Amino acid sequence: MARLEDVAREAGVSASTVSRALSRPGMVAPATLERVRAAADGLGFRVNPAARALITGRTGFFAMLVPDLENPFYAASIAAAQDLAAQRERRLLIAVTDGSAQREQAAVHDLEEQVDGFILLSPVAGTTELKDLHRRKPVVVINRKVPGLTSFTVDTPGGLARIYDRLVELGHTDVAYLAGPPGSWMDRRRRATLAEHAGAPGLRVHIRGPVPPSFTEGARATADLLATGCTAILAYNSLLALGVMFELGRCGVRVPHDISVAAADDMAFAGLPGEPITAVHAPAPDLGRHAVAALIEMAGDASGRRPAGRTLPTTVRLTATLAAPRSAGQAGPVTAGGERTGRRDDPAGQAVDPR
Amino acid sequence: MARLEDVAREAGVSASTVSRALSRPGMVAPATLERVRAAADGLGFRVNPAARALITGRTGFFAMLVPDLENPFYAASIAAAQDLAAQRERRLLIAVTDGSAQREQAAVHDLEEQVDGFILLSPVAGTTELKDLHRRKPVVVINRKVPGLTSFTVDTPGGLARIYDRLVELGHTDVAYLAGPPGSWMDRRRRATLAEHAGAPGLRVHIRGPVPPSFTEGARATADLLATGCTAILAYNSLLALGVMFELGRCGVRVPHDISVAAADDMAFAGLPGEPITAVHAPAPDLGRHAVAALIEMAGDASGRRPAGRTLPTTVRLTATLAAPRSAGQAGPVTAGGERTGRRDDPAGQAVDPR
DNA sequence: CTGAAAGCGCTAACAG
DNA sequence: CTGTTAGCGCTTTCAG
Repeated sequence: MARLEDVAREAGVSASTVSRALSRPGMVAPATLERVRAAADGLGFRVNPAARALITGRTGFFAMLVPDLENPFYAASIAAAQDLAAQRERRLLIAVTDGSAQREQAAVHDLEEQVDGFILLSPVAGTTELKDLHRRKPVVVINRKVPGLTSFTVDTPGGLARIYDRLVELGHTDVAYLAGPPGSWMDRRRRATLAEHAGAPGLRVHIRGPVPPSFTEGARATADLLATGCTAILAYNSLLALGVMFELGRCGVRVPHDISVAAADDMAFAGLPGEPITAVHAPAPDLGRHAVAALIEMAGDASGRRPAGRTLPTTVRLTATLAAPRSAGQAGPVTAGGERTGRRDDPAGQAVDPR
Repeated sequence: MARLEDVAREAGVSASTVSRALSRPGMVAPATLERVRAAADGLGFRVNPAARALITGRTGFFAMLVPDLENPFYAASIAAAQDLAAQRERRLLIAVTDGSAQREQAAVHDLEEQVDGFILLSPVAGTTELKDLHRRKPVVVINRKVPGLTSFTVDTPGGLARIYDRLVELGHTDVAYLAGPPGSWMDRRRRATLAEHAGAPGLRVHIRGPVPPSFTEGARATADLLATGCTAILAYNSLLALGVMFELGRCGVRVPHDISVAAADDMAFAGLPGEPITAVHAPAPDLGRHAVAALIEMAGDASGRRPAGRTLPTTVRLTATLAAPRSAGQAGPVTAGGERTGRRDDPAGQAVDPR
């Protein structure tokens, strides 16, 4: 393996010049730069990351902790994050936590020495632990707001409210909500949104779950949801909704004729045949990219300045998978609505309070 | 951050002794060992991985390249691999390739300096490139046999053959196969298995696809599959099969009354309500563990000896999602069968020819 | 069994 | 703009 000094000899300069040419091209004369580059290419030189890390104290790795790889929302965030990281010459270390506080903590502990920062997706650790970690390494949080940390979230509650309003408008009186991951910050927010609306006249909200947000659990919970006597089902996320719809199909219950279905993010719905499913669209790839960009900024800036987080706007697609309940006498699907932006009374994409 | 020397001072020994105590406890007197450990714990000492890597040339990282995170087969392999790696004090660097040769190559190139070896899941690179890579770093392949490399595969073709036989037995004459990832070694093997059976009297096999093995693609391909006039559908994997069943349910086609469905691995089926789905069960977590174990063995052994690969046996569960075709006059589901082991004429778990 | 000494390959002052 | 110098924190001979 060629070393810096080999390149230096080949290019007729010193090792420091090669180092500078390769990592800070602006600090070197253009002619020298070219000679160094030619020599490096010729020898197939690649820096030894360990040697660099030893002296700089930075490894070029970020740890990204996710509850679950199969969840398309997370998978999309990861993929986008990894792309941006690769562009900026950083690498992402993915660790799966299964949504368990213990595994999350273990992963943080294991990785702490090896990374320049953490991206935490839907972390379950306490606020105190998270802030504590941030004192040691830069931390960015996705899908949860943690005061004092840079957080990127999506305005799903705003979108959910839109769907909820639509259901009321259509005449539904019994809506079931299938709750997501136990202990999840996002699920609490979604439930809170529903609770706010439960005051509407003659409206009942039946909460079932919580369950891990997977296709299988959606299918398994379906019988329970139907047993509530509801005419519409809202699911914590699209994976659960898909599982519900799968089971409904298997049991011969038709959507939307017999029941309306909607979900809080549409990651699993893209490209499905038939009528598009009513859902709140969340820009998962953007979350991943924002997090990486913020982490790079923090890790580069020794001053401890912390970039502001954001709540990204969601988009609601109201479609014919929502219809009036059969009992309301308005048979047949409703005409598909257009796209609308998330929460109405709250400017989308507003910055998180950077306390 | 405490350094080796701090621990040494605290324990009243030299830095070399601390180093030995921590990485080769057998080389140190028990009393010393204990004192060193106490001191290290007390100071919260953690080795600097960069410094260690600089001198040993080993980073403790393995790269694991996967086509897709959402695929439950891969997700299960990854999770199990990561668990074993963590136990053995190794870390796994997951990189997503999307099944693209270009991204795969880029990932290998990017990671080569940073890892002690590669685990390649369903790689698409040519045999020559793979062997070439193996000359530089230890390589273990999952889900594809590459002559000259340690490969771990599952005997899915054997299981598929069982399902196929069963379909013939039930009187099916038109079977559709939904092919998996374009260019995939596994898909070629599965098709070959079907081709061998297509000779059966009066039997037609309709191949559709290839498509990326996702739920969505399964749903989208369903109309095409039905258009073949088949009475049974086999899918490359369970994600596709699930998508097919979803769409069948949506369109009011009943399984198995109207059509039989089976898949080549059952990762996505576990725990689903209703009749268990006929599928070939593949031990995905074992693949991940085997790969990590083999890689650790290779990376530790400088002699260049290469552990043997294996083909893990599959299990077929024949259930009532397979029934006689309606045209055969045998209405109603068939009694569920028991579990049977994969390929019959081939001892399961046989070693790969270690050429 | 333990200590002293010599770097691993690179970057970051510091002069020039 | 470039070369010289001095390590980063650890492991590993080599003696004792």
